[in-house]
Amino acid sequence: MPIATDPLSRIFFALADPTRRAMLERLAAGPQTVGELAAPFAVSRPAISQHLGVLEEAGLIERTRQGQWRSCALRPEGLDDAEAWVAEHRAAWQSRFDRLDEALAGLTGGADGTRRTTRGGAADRPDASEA
Amino acid sequence: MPIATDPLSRIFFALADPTRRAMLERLAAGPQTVGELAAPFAVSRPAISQHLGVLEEAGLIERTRQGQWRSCALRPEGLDDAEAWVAEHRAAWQSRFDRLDEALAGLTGGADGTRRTTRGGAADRPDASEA
DNA sequence: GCACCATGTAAGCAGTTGCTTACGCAGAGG
DNA sequence: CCTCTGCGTAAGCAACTGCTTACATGGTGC
Repeated sequence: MPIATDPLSRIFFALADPTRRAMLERLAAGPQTVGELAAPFAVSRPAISQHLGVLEEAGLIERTRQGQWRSCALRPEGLDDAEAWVAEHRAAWQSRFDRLDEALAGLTGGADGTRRTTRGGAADRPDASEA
Repeated sequence: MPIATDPLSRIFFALADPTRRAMLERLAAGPQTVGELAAPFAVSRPAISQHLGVLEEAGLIERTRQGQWRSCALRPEGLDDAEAWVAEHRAAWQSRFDRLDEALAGLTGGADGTRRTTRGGAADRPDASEA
């Protein structure tokens, strides 16, 4: 992941870490200071700061000064792009396989409802001729 | 991201790369060989192989031998965990802010529909007392 | 002004990624 | 048997991550 990638990559990258996801889940209960947020994790404060930087650059949280403390709050719309991508593609893939299942059921006359049973044998010379 | 993390992290990590997402999108049109899959990308075949390895370890695709060729196909259920996590948390965050908006609207009597306008001033000493 | 608190930043290190080129291995076909 | 094709693996390199330990910055309170 090059340093500056597209927004979607930044979001997925931010989510691809258990610590960062746990921080997001804790923030779901309400805004917290960095210290409160760091408490349950067995890493140093700078590490937390860096994780927060990743989350902030991904647009998933925002940090605001509050006097001596720094409040971290979720930015719910930050997940919009990720959810849109995942939902869209999962639906598309699913419908594709559903259609394939129908086609297979129609061809073989079988009532097999299981998905992806013998798909590998669709062609002895893969030419994408099945789409 | 340590080498072996949890499934969710692997999925998000696999999605956190434009090339890998593009490969998934191309595969949505139907199974393809590695060569076909590599064609539109300006990287070498080994690089494609490695990307496919990441996608396969994340459970997003599966590779099957087909004689001389190797067919790559989507594994739609591979996105299930990711979609569940994103949808669940986005919904939770959103509802949280909706409730907060209601509370703010009720307190100030304003009909302001905009979200997160002056949240930073909720407390001069952040104690998570607003939830 | 000065100590003290909560955080961010800088520097440095081990481990990982992502790309490359070179090579190995299996199947197709003469 | 030999060659060609398709693809994976190995080795090597630049860049990045994630963590650490100092240190700097800015607000609180005496």
